[in-house]
Amino acid sequence: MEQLIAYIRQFVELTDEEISLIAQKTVIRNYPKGHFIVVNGEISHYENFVILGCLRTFTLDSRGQEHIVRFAFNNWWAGDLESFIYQIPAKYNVQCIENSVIARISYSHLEELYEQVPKMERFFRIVIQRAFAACQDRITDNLSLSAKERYQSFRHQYPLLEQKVPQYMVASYLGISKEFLSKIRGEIVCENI
Amino acid sequence: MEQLIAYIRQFVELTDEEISLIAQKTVIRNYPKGHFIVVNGEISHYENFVILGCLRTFTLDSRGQEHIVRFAFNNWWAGDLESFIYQIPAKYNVQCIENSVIARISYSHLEELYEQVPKMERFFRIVIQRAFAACQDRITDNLSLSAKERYQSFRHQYPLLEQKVPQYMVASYLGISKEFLSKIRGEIVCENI
DNA sequence: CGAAAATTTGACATGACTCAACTGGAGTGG
DNA sequence: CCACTCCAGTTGAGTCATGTCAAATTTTCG
Repeated sequence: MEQLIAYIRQFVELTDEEISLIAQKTVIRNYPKGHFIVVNGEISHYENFVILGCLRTFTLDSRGQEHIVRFAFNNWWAGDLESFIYQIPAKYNVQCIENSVIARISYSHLEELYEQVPKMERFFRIVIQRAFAACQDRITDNLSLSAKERYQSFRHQYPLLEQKVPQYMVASYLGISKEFLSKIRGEIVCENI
Repeated sequence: MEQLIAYIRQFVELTDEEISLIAQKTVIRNYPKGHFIVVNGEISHYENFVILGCLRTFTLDSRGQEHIVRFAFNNWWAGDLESFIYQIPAKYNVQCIENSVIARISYSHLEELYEQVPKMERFFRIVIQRAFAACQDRITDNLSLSAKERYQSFRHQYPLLEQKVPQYMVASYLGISKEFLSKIRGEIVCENI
């Protein structure tokens, strides 16, 4: 819980009273590897903050193939935002890739929190602004880079993720087949000799 | 200006006093078709709300090709958010595709406004949450759909944009060559006979 | 009307996918 | 400690979607 508070304090100042209000509304939960915290078709009731571990958000397309939209690990948020903010059935699945510790706030608790601690509006505005900017940059990468360049950009941007996440999930995140990613890696190894 | 206020009121309630504070900080400007309101390499000082017209946000890649990250028209925001929030040089260009009317707020005015009218934090939080969710959905489309399906999805989602925006820009937005989009359109016409 | 810009068309090239076979490690159970 | 299985990753052959280039055509607009 201290970790969540410390994270929020990077963006806004909090009094002790505000901290205790946040803590009251927040529940810490442990999930095993493989567990789904959001399931396609069901409404996502929680905003989830990753304290420890690693998760992926993905969809299944019409042919049954998985596409990973994002990963989330330490100090990131995970979930199906669209399902949460509109309280509609989720388009995505969110699953733990590792055993994970999550701090979660329910929809109604968060709305109460916005009223009691208006700074939380500011906090989430800033966090989501940054996430949105990063999301747009990812679109730019997808539009302007080759598969190999995207992979290199990914490695550069998230060196930690590459160790946690199996290769076929990285391929899915980058929008390429696992076989092709394997070939790209082969090429890169050769270049470095 | 009424249009901007009406838009904000969709998300939060405003008193007359708050409206006048917002109006004080906001400047309405007219720009001709072709005008750049953000230029790559320069810091973006304004948050821009499109009252009338149409704009595009794009980058140039290493080979000099344009890639359109987003369009903006009536009641949307336009700009390089990353440049604006961090006050760093812009990665993107933002250009008017039509003669446009923009309401703009400077960085310092907006920060003042957040203090004087905290509801603006809530307003922007909600707007950006929605934009972020839409941005993720676009990534999903890019990962899981073919060029033809993406085009159809685009037409369905933004029927108005197709009329305003030249075809080669639509191709750039979808991440395909203008020639290939032309061929796709040819196919679709045949199918509908 | 004429020039420039946008779109279309066709031939050809290529990046990336599919499918199938193979390799190699990490359990698991006998 | 070995045999077996299972899963992730690799490799290769063939294919397909999409890109590139160049020329022809249509539209836009001064």
